Amino acid sequence: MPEIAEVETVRNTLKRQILNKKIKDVNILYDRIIECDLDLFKKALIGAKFINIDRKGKWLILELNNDYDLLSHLRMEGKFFLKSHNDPIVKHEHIIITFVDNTDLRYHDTRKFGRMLIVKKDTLNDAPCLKKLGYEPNSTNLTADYLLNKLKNKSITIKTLLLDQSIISGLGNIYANEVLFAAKINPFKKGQDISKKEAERIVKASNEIISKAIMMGGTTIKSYTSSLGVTGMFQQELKVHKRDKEKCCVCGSVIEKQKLNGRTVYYCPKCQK
DNA sequence: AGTGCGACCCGAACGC
DNA sequence: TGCGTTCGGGTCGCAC
Repeated sequence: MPEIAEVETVRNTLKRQILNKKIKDVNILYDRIIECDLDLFKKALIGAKFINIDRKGKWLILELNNDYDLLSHLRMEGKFFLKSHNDPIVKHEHIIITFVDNTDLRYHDTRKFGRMLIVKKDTLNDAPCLKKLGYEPNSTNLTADYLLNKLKNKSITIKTLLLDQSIISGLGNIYANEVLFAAKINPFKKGQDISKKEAERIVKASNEIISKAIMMGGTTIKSYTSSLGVTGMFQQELKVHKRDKEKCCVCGSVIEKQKLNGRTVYYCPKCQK
């Protein structure tokens, strides 16, 4: 389940593998992944080359050497694999981009939740999916005052607010749980009740946790392996996520698991009062 | 406007 | 064992 750290790992891995190779063909085996016009998708890619890969929040921005960029969101289980065009197509490979050297960039997505679209370079910053993103967890723009301003008058819980990409872009369920544990804040606390001191702790914790997770290549839980065999090592660093019924590493209390707005929240009832 | 929830998917885990 | 059911994950769009 890729979060920002995993997406960053995929970005770095793909940059080493697919830049400056001319695209020969594009095959769309499951078209609901593609959010834009299918003809535009193929037209923009065929004959072009990727010249850089950027990232905003959890979106990958694959820049082409023409007027277009390819945006890709892996959602939970999207992965890219580089294979020979002669390799058999396996289950869950949905988009095949073939280069002139007969290698394929294959998009694999068990859940089919991922999304891709082509946007014009000159309107990239107006793309709705990018425009609404808040600051990133390790951005210096993410300050306690910025956060407090976003949380004021919010009656929903801080846990739910941390998942809102328009406030902080890139935190998913795993890191939201970890950030609140590190900041010693109860996940059920309302946004409007967060103090400046608490906001400072959230900013500090998200910065530290995400920086470390990126350094370690992300978290691997369940089926997720980032592209091309690079496996994240951050999982062992998780203090509360998926650790219900285990003892808190700080105080020894039993970690609890609950449902909150349809999402699973893990927390230490003693450390996070 | 703010909030909550179902829908999108399918494999794994669970219950009987 | 084998079946059916539930769960989880990020985001959007709809309903209130």
